[in-house]
Amino acid sequence: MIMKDITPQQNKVLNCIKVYIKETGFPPTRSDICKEMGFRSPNSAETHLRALEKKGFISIASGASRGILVIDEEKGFYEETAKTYSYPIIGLVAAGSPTLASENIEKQVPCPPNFFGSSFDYFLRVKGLSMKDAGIMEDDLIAVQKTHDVKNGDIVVARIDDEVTVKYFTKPSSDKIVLEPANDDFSDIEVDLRSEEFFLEGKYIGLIREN
Amino acid sequence: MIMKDITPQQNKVLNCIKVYIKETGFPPTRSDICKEMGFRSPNSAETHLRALEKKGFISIASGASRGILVIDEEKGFYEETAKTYSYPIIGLVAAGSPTLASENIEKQVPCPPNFFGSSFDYFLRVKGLSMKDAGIMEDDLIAVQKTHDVKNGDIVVARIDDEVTVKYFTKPSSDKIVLEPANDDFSDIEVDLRSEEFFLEGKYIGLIREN
DNA sequence: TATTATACTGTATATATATTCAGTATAATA
DNA sequence: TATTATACTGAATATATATACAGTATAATA
Repeated sequence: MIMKDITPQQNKVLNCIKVYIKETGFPPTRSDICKEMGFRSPNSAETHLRALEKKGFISIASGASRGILVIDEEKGFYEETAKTYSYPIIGLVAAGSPTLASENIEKQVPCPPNFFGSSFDYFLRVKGLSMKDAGIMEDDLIAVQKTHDVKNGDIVVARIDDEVTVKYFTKPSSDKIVLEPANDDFSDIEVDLRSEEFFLEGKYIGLIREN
Repeated sequence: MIMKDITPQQNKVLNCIKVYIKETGFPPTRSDICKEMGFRSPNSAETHLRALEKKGFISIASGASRGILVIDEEKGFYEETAKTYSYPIIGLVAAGSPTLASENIEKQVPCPPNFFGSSFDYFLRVKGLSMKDAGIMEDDLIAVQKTHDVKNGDIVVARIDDEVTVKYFTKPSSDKIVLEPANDDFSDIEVDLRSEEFFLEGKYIGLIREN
């Protein structure tokens, strides 16, 4: 089979499709690819798919949803960065980012990738009781999906300067964000995006409590 | 592990799904299954799928097209790193025992057996907010271990007459048991073992919340 | 006897999804 | 220089699809 040269970006998309299939058992939609790759338009995924089809890396079933078949069966040709089925637990320390750096990883726990419906990237061990009324207690593990796609009312993991926190998210205006606790003993955190550093680590997907 | 007996027809459907995936690279729609099996109604496929899900042979991604994942014991999807079994989810109905009788099984979910440290036997879907302050909210899944080995202060699943409940357990004397909620809006339940029927279904081991 | 699980047909519908169209921008190529 | 491939945003739409609802029928079970 003739395989025309793949571009780095197309390779990323192809790999993202393989990972998605490995994790969920079925191929992604255009929209799923957008989420994984950070695209804003489904047409970005579409054109990549057509390019990959044209070059013989995939075939696309016309009209069918999720009708992507990966042609390349040879292992090792394109590097698989597939995540394992164990997920890291990261301590929610007062300072510092919950990155996947090894010094922050408490341990790895095995878990099915679609355990909470949506895919997720790591577990965060909760400190404090600021989300008590949402049923999130100290030492709970919350499954976090690394994404910037959050809606008002979502529970998010956010970093302000060097402080990491879990709160309800609302964005009342373009340069203001309000982080709301689920506990009357705590106050809202208002972030002025013009003067303060704000980083959205991810979205709360689910919760696990080990007793 | 509970794998209820599959019926011949359900086995045919399961096999047809496996063949479809092998041939096309992605799972079938309800309509595809109809074509393969000769059904005239998509609901025929739907009910078979739900039966297979309930019995733990497949899992179905809600809302997604072609969201069927075959959970195969031999060459299982989750076999790669950790061994995963499927556990039944049982609805916490006001009356009746949370036995593993199939009519009480909501569906089966895959989960590593030592996920909560101790082994457990089933998930119970929580109704009501009587354990709110312990971080146990409505619709949470609690992992339950069938045991009579409980200590004062443990959270237990108990049945009094025909009512199933989740509460803190204390036994102040040999013929008295107190079940204590974690919510000021609810009152303690005192059980006199000389006059009332009391059955300890098991012990609370851990919790899962799907958002 | 009444109830439940199995096994279907048939209709309807909200939404998930593929796919087209109209753009913008950049780099490589002929 | 004009053309083509790559790499995207954003909006619109036809249709593919999951899923609920209303039935019918049979065999097994309590």
